[in-house]
Amino acid sequence: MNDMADVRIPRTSLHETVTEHIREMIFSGTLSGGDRVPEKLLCERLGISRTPLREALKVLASEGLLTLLPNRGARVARLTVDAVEELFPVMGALEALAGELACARATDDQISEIRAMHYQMALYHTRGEVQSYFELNQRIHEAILAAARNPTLKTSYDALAGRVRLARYRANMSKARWDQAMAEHEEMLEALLRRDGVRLAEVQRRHLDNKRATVVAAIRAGTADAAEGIAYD
Amino acid sequence: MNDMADVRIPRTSLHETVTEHIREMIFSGTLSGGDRVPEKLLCERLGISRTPLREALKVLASEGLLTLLPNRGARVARLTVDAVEELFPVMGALEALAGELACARATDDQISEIRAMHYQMALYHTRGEVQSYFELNQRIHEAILAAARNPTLKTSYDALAGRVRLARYRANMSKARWDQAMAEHEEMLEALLRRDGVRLAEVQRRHLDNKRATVVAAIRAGTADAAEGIAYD
DNA sequence: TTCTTGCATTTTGCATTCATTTTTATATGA
DNA sequence: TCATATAAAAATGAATGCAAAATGCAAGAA
Repeated sequence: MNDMADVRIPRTSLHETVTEHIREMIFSGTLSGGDRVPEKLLCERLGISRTPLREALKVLASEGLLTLLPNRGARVARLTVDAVEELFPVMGALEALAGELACARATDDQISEIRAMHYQMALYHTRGEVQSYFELNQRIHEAILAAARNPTLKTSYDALAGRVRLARYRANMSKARWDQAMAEHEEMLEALLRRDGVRLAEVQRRHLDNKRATVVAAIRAGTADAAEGIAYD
Repeated sequence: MNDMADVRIPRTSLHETVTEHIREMIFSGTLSGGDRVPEKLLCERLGISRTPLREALKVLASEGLLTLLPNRGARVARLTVDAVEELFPVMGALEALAGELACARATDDQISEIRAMHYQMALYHTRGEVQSYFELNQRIHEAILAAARNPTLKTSYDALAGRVRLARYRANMSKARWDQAMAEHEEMLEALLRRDGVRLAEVQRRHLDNKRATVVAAIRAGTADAAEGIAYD
């Protein structure tokens, strides 16, 4: 009865916990690249049997985070330039919709909060504090998505955004690109304050397209092997 | 380096086959409603053990086709009116993007084929042949998605469309609505022939929004229990 | 050397088994 | 009669076992 090592999380099934855990391992880079995902090793590390682990692998594969090769196990999916070129237009369409819905449905408080975050982010921009900038940038996009009040939209978007995170590109964009991104955010805030959904949607699409270019450049520059890697899979 | 053609023998794992099989059972209505999915029964019927079945259930749940209740098994997800209201705007955004991309990237042959299907569909419309109309309607939407040449977009769209199929609404739209849908298709073809992506996107969004209204009405009218059902789950 | 080829080891796919929880049936008392 | 408690049955969650496939390695041939 008194099992001290009972670390189970109540009311969630093990496979779900494991799914989340491995997802985090992928995002954090503990698992990366096109590394194999050895079942036995992970089982020992997580202290579970293979059954729930394998269930988790199937789910992650259906999300596009892993690639399953029959009888050869799972590999962490690699994000090719081609995949990025496909992903960002879709994400752009979804963010555009989010912007449109947010303009129509956000509460004044939500807009105020986004404005506050924006100015804070602008401050980080002028100070050149990249890390803090990115954090707030992330939070603003999330806030717009939340203001859209469409969980399905959020889920779809998050799935795609998760796949983009596979790139693990260094966020070393040029000063010019950073200034441009900040300018786009100015436009976005302006449109949101006027609740001009059409305009916000347009800016969002443009913003995402520029981000696409940045990510593609980063992949091409930083890890050229990403493109090659998949050729052998 | 021996550069022989990479002709891999296509192999499929059992869990994958099972996933597809159950998916079809859901779409065909063999499994429907919020029905429980008894593992034992399905195992016997498919002649497999519980392990691959359960892997399939996890995947289908992550697609939103099933709902997993810890220790209480899986149920076929029910589509509420609220969910439909969420799904269609997202599908609209994706179809709009598909239209935009199709205008930019479709080959002349692809456009010709879509035009041909359109006229065939128009014929079915005037003749009042509903079933044939729907089939071609489906194929046209698929053709536009294909012409967009973005597999990620198609995958995302299909996932959402799959969830909509859960509604299993009777396609008994009014004559007025049918005429309207046909008129929208006329507009779509026109835009596509002119390769006017902005216009096509706009029509697609409108088209999907009208379809949303139709589906919501069908759910409300036909099976009002769909809305109630989920309240007890 | 470098490339095969056969064999041992490892890993994966699936079935089976064990443990825990939920559900159903039954009994008991107010 | 109804409600509650309790026991039996069923179903689910997770671990283990076993067969098949893949991987690694070493010995031998070109």
